[in-house]
Amino acid sequence: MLLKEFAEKLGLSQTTVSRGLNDYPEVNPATRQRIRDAAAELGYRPHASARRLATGRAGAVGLVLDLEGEVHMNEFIHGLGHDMSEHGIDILVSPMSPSQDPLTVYRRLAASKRVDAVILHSPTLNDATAKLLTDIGLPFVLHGRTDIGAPLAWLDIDNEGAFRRATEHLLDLGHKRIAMVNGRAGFTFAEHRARGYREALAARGIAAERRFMVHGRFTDEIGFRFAQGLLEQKSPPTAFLAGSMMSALGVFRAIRSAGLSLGRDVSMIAHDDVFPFLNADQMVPSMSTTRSSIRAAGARVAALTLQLLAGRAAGDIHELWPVELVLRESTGPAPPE
Amino acid sequence: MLLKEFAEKLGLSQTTVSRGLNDYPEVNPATRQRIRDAAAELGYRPHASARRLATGRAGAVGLVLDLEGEVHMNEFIHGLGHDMSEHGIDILVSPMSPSQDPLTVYRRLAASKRVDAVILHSPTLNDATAKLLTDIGLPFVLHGRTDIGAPLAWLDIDNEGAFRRATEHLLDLGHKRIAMVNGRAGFTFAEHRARGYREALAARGIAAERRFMVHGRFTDEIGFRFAQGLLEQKSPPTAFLAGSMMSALGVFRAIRSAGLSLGRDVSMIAHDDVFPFLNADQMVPSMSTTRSSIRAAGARVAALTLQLLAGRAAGDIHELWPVELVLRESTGPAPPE
DNA sequence: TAAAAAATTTAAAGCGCTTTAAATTTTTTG
DNA sequence: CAAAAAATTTAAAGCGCTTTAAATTTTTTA
Repeated sequence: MLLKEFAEKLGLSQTTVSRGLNDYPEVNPATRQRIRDAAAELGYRPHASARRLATGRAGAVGLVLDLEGEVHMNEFIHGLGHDMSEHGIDILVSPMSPSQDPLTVYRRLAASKRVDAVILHSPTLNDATAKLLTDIGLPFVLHGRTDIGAPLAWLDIDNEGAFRRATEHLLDLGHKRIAMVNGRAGFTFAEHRARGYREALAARGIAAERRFMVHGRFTDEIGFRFAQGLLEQKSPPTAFLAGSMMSALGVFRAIRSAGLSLGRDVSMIAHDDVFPFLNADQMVPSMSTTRSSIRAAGARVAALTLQLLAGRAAGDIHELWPVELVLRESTGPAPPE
Repeated sequence: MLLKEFAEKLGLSQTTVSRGLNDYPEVNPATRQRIRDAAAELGYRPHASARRLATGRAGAVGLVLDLEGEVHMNEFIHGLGHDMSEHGIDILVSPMSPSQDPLTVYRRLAASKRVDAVILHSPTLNDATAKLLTDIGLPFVLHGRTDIGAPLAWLDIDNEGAFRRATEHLLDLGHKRIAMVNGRAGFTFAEHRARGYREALAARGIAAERRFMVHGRFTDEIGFRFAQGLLEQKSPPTAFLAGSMMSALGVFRAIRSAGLSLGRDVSMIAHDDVFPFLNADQMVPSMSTTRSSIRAAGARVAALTLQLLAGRAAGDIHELWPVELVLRESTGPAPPE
């Protein structure tokens, strides 16, 4: 049904009906209620494209998925959902193959005015996309952090603090050789995690060995190969930090296949983004984790994006979330040498 | 930049420019090229909402995510991406919490004309959403199958055949007690899998025991608990079918913690949707699987959706994909009683 | 109770495209 | 080379809303 017909049914002008539905103050409360009720009953909803053309707002935010095989995004998107749908904002997802140029995708989104803002994730330390968006003036909220010398809206978790604390805890348990499965090099979160790890070691006078860190995607396989390789060496690590539960599964597998016991011979702390299909608490042995819900982050990013669209200055929007260290059975004292 | 300004720059009317960009035949080829070049150079793209209003097409397809914690969707969405972006069709994702009513979401999408079609996934045997979409005339392509007594477009994998073959193979290896971690009851794929499993057993005169099947989400935890419970019983299963690699990880864990060896004491065949972060081939022992790439399915569903939008009859669109049975180390002869 | 003020409603313009109908230019035909 | 036909371009209408500016109705004031 179109506004014209709907308004005629109500015996009102299109103007009043439109205003009634859009919270204009000059509509008589009784009239507004009548309009609301009728809209609900007849299922009238304004034609989205017409509304968008008239208002000049796209009523949508973009999410460009430029990393393949990213288990995390699913949870993040679910986090975004509630607030966005509540405010009638669509989520436009643009999956990209790694061969495509993300900048082109963003330029198109901006040129055709398909989104009012975008949500950017997994930035690098000096992120080209963030720079582009700033240049072309497309508002965005960053999940993560980057330094491009301009104020921008972001929400991040304290990756550095999390990995510093995790490393410190392992050191406290007497571990001296601690290996780490990190994320892909260059990405801010991975660099921050590396920094936390290195600083914790340095504070105890331990040099970070090159062989003890691997960078890559968070797959079971990379965790397995890295850990397996190290456990075969002369002085193997007695503890592992895993960047995600996926990597942790691989490391765990390598520990077992080396005939070692997790939590006794080798310790591990994994970063847990809280996936519903992989529960650190239910594993055997249960997994010690640095924990931060990526879904909760998504939910908050949605709220911040709405604030940004409502006019809040990007430079005012910063949130750094602390990360919990949850100790379970996978961590124990370092075995005697 | 708007069409008006862009057309003026070219010294052409808005009509000709619009036609030039939209492949109208009456535009002089030389003119068309000039328009194309200028658009690329100046980055002109038509205002999406204006275009949509004028054409009456939304230029978008909807994807309502009504299952939480669905690892599969991520891959599926990446599959959709290529063809959709190639054709300038947006993917509109509506994550839903389980408390919401999916029908309301679909009704709204339809009423506000925000999408030209939707992609439906994980239908039940007699799916209410498919019925609604048929009733309100919103075109859709189903990933999976349902029977609502109306022709509809679908792409599905041969779940029944896959699980029949997997079960038969285990029977051939001498297994008599085969347990199965199935998906949530009521969903077509899970019912089809159960049927394939039961029929294979029945064909050998083996009664399907109730205790040998569990229905639920594909989490590590459910697989673990189910397998652990069974392995403690008097006559435990000697083989498992796992509905996903996630469930398989849980079953695997239970097998190990029972002190058993996968591939020798207990066999397993898992269904592999081909996640990039969990590789059946790289596991130790490597996992025998029924394999079908969910990303490939997504890619094909995108193509079919475009065909549907181009006017192909829904009733003509059916694809049933065979599923590979890939035998690796996790399957072996049944141990002697 | 008439005039002024406030509240409410409406007509019409405009958002930026596409597309119909008309105009113009170019090519072909006799 | 003029007329007819074909090719190409253009002016203007319209897509379904929102919103400005104007009109009408209701309430308040004197």
